[in-house]
Amino acid sequence: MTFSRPVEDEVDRLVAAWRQERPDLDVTPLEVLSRVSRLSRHLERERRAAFADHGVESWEFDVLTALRRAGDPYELSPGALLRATLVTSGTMTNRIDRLAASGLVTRRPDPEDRRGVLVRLTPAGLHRVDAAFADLLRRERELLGGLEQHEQQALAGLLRTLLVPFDASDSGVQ
Amino acid sequence: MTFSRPVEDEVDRLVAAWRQERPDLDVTPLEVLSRVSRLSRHLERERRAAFADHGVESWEFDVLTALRRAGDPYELSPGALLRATLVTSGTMTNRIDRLAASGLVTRRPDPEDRRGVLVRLTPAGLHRVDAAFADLLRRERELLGGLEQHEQQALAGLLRTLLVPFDASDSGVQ
DNA sequence: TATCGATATCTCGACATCAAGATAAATCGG
DNA sequence: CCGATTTATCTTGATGTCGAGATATCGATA
Repeated sequence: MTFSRPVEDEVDRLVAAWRQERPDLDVTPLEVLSRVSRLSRHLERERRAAFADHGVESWEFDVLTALRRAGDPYELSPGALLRATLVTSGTMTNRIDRLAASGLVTRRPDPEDRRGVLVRLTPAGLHRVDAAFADLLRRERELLGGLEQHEQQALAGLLRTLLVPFDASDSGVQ
Repeated sequence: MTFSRPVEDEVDRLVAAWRQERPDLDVTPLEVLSRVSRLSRHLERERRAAFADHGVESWEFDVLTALRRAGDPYELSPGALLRATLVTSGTMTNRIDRLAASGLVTRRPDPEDRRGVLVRLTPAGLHRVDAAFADLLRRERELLGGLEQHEQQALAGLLRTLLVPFDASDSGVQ
């Protein structure tokens, strides 16, 4: 019987250092949560690179995909958009301004609620997001290549368990 | 025999929407990677809240813990710090400036390399980071409460597999 | 109908980050 | 020992985000 040599990542080193320095603390939560944070940072860089080829910024993509997912006529309120993207309302106003300026979305008053506004994807926006999304999926599939299909499912399930409490509580940013 | 009702998170809804709109695409990568990104954003908010009680900013904590982990005399170069925290060199210079201004670290020339600088935790910085870290661990343990011990280990292992390629390649930010 | 709290969006100033380039010192090859 | 390359850090300008507050409207209630 042979033992597979354990491959380390930065978090293994980080945890080992903490155990050395603070043997009194139980730092096992970091094994999961530091990996989530660090992986997310790496993913963000990958995304940026993928989108650069399509002339799309990462923040633009977040908004455009939310509209794309909404289906024809690809229209949502700013409120719905900020809940989908986890940013604040000030940020979303700014994003919509810039997307409208570059012709990827339009903004019109909500006919049913005079406080409200509806943001709609233009044909140009639709085309742009579809190209970028296909490319993103291609790259993400590569990143996941190290995991078997069933491992990916297990991973998704475990992450869902952690996510549900956040998504269940109406912890929408205002 | 009963079936447990599947609890959904935002990503389940997001994936379902994509399958509706783009049945031609295989969006399974999102099951893992969108969850990583979203969870990371939620975690960042939690961290901010935890640190507020200790008068520490999230970005401060990242730098201070890196120094803390280094062990006595709690001293690292800016280069080592930016590799540990995944930020750019300009950002790190700025962070060190502000931490030095608030008395949590000191900066001195590296006696062995005149290009270099060494950043050291002050006693005040050490005290500050230890308090914040203990509190963070307490809160993170709660977040993981929904998972059994062996599930947490499985999750950590799967995440490590995804992380290793990033951490192995010297993809340090300059 | 008048009032009051909730909701939807926007405004604005402070701030942290990034990216690219500048500077200086170390290291390597000949 | 010299010149070229690499390494370490800092500088600067542009930019995106946050957070708090302002404005307008809706909905429930008396």
